[in-house]
Amino acid sequence: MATIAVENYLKHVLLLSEGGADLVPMGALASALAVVPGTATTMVKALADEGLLEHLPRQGVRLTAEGRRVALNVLRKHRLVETFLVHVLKMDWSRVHEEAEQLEHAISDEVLDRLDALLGHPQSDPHGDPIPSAHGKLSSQVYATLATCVADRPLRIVRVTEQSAEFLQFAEQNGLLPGAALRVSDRNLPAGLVTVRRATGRSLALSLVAAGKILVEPER
Amino acid sequence: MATIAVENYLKHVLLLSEGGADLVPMGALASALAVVPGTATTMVKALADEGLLEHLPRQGVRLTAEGRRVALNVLRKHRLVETFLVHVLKMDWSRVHEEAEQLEHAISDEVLDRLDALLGHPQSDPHGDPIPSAHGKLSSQVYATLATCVADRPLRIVRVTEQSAEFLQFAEQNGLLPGAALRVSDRNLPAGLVTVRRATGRSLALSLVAAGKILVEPER
DNA sequence: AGATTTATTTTGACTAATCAAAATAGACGC
DNA sequence: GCGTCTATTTTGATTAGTCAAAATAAATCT
Ligand SMILES: [Mn+2]
Ligand SMILES: [Mn+2]
Ligand SMILES: [Mn+2]
Ligand SMILES: [Mn+2]
Repeated sequence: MATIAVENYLKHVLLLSEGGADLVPMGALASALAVVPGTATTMVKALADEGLLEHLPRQGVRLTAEGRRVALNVLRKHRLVETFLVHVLKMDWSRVHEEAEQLEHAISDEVLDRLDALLGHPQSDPHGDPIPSAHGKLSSQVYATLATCVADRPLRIVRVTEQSAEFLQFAEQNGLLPGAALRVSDRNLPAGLVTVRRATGRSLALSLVAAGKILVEPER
Repeated sequence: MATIAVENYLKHVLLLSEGGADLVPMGALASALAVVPGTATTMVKALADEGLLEHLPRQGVRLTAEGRRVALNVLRKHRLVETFLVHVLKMDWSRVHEEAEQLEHAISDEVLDRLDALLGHPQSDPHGDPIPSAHGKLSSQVYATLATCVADRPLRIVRVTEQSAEFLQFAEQNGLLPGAALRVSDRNLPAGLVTVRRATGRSLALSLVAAGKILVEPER
């Protein structure tokens, strides 16, 4: 069985290659895992020996088919656990990530399947992150963000790509949840500011960085 | 935070002292944890340095107040998780022990509390094992077993003290579940055999060893 | 091109947990 | 009381994962 550390390395390689990048640089991987670069190098070489990923020295890493399979299983556990914690145990969506970070390594495939059934086979977690299917399919749909979408059109939030409790609490308090309807009423690039108007009529200003974490699709 | 190994050592010291023994011998601890005796000695000395237990060389170990607190918290997680797996996820009672063995180290105190509330603050798990209270109280009620109780009196099963899937499946198939009504119809000590009659009228023979794992109380 | 900066790798050391096998302390038998 | 047996401890190694700091390769700048 893969250890917790191995599962974390593989999951983070998967997450970091989500943006389409073929090779994940060691620096990005090390900082995602909160280890020093040398540690990541050592570990990655061991994982490459195990056939879980490919290591191109000084360039980066890429999952093998087997490594991807393991990573998707862990990610599926993570996101289904988050969904369970929010929908069944009524935990705050800002705190479930930390919890799932541990539980993703502790639940068996059987519990995974039963949670999936209990929750009605959800396709995304409370943050809108897609849940890999039991067969290893992971939606890679690309969405616009509040920083990049066309202005003055009705939108719906589909995903919030940030895990920090602080940001998620802020988002919740301002109704920036998956499913919420809103539009971009103004975008001031020199100032780095995006103003959105919610369906309720309330207006709210966000930095471009914050706006870039809110993924949206055109309403209707 | 206590590591998984530390939590396991403390939990097993607690379980092994359940039978009233003041000192848990190293051999018993080592075999409960499936490690060689030397490993247990090394670990126990480290735990004693941490103030989690007392080690009387060549005699055994005893939990300190702090060690007991940690152990009870882990045991509470274990048994509430088992209850959740059986009552909510409908898993077979013979397989939840293995699962809980991992999950007991992965869930936070907050999830623990929410599970407890969801399940209606149960006092015992699916095997009848008492669940430590949130304040660290653990029922130490002593029960008779099918090997020791008085014969020909109506009884109710309160607990099955065995975790192996094999035994639990056998017990379930023969209706030997907590809550079941039955009586001892015959006990043949020379042969080492106990015969029980269930409320349904069915009779069943058990070895003394097997019968000793079924705890009962007088019916009504 | 040559110098400088930055990312990555290498080296050496450390911690937690474990095992195998040798040493030892007690208990038990007589 | 002395030898034997058994439980426990000690010693020396091993594995997984990590960090600090030095070495190196590659990219970038002048
Ligand atoms: Mn998460
Ligand atoms: Mn999520
Ligand atoms: Mn159990
Ligand atoms: Mn149990």
